[in-house]
Amino acid sequence: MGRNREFDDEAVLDRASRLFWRRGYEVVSVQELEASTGLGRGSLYNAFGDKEGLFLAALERYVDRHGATPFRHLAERDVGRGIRRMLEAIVERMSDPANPRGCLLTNTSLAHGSGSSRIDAAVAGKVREMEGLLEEAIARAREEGQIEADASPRRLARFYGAVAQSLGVMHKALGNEAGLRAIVETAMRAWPARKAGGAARGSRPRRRG
Amino acid sequence: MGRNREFDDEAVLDRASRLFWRRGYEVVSVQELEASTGLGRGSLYNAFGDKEGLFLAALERYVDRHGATPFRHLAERDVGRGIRRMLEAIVERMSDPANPRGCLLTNTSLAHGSGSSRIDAAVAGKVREMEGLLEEAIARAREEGQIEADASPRRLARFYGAVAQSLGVMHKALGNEAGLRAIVETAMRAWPARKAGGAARGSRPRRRG
DNA sequence: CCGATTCTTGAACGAGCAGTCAAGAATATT
DNA sequence: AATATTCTTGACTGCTCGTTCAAGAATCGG
Repeated sequence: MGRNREFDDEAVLDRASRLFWRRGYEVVSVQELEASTGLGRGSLYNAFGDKEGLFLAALERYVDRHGATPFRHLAERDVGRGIRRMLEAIVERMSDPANPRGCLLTNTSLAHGSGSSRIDAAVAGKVREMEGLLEEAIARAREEGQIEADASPRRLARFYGAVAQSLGVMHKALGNEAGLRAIVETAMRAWPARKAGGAARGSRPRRRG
Repeated sequence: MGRNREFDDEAVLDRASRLFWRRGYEVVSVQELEASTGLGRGSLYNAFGDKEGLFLAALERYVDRHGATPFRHLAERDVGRGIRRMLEAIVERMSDPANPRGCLLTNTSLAHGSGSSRIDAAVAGKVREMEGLLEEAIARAREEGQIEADASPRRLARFYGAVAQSLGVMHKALGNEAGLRAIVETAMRAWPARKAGGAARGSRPRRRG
């Protein structure tokens, strides 16, 4: 019963998240959101409650569409290679001039005066989630003997999580992506790969068939 | 000729920079600046032109008082140790709960909608300056044989600059400083120290006298 | 001690903000 | 088709923002 929505929620959230991504939660005005999404004020407030609610929904959408994708590489057999791929995927995404600079999660967590603890909590949760994925993958690497036995998955996860974040930071701050690859390259020097002497299973994996 | 100022410029800039540091340029209102500095509106505008001018002055003050100090460790004989000390000094400063979170430079460069190209330019200049100090020190390390001959000072400077920035990011984003030391520890694994085999001058420097 | 100059005070201004609300339009049930 | 419900539209509210400005207070040169 009742009138049907004339817009597609996900399309609206895509537009909104792009806007938040490019300009930040505080700075984006509801007027801009109207213009960007094509919706009227009432529709926005009816569908998402308020500006904060719209942002939280847009954040979810962003993570699904952009934020989480590089982390898929962590499923690779060789975790060290997977992390490298992950970082390179981030760099690649940054190099696309069609995308706003930086990362919406990082940008938001650093923007002062979001003031909203709901937003802070949501962002922190997402970031922790990603770090959890890293830690899992690294723990697997250790179990499989890919890295030194005394390496700490948590430490490494924190480090590579920080590197991933700092890629967005550096890109947004300095603008050039030339240095980003240097960061990735150098960061991978810290990967405690076990020397090839052990010939652990999983080195040089060949696809069957 | 004319009435004398009743306030100390530097003290005012200290207060203002702390406020900007804690809450960010966009979010801080002139009303807050009045309350924090104790100055009236007219005094602020008379002394610094406008909000942007006040921020730029406060930024200079911040760099002199807080931002630049950890980089003094780069003057150490052993540059690798100096970089480690620098990063540890940053962590230490972050661990002081009396200080606002993060780094004013990084925070500002990431804040969306500063909108002012003057602010962006000032911040980018400062950041580049710090990276320049890093590169200089690393180049010296290479000349003195402290690191591998084929190491790239620029690459390494970018990396450790990124690490320094990401410390502020992680601290502001996650809040705990437990992980910060893990980041420093792991980042130093990427330092291409030359193996002790060469016994290069400068290794284990003893103070004379 | 007077007048020129600089600083301080606090009220006022216009603009932009997030959010509200009443009225009209579209849909589903009866 | 009548009615209840939901969505859309756009004007409106109260508020805060950065900035301006006139008038008073303090200081210095003559």
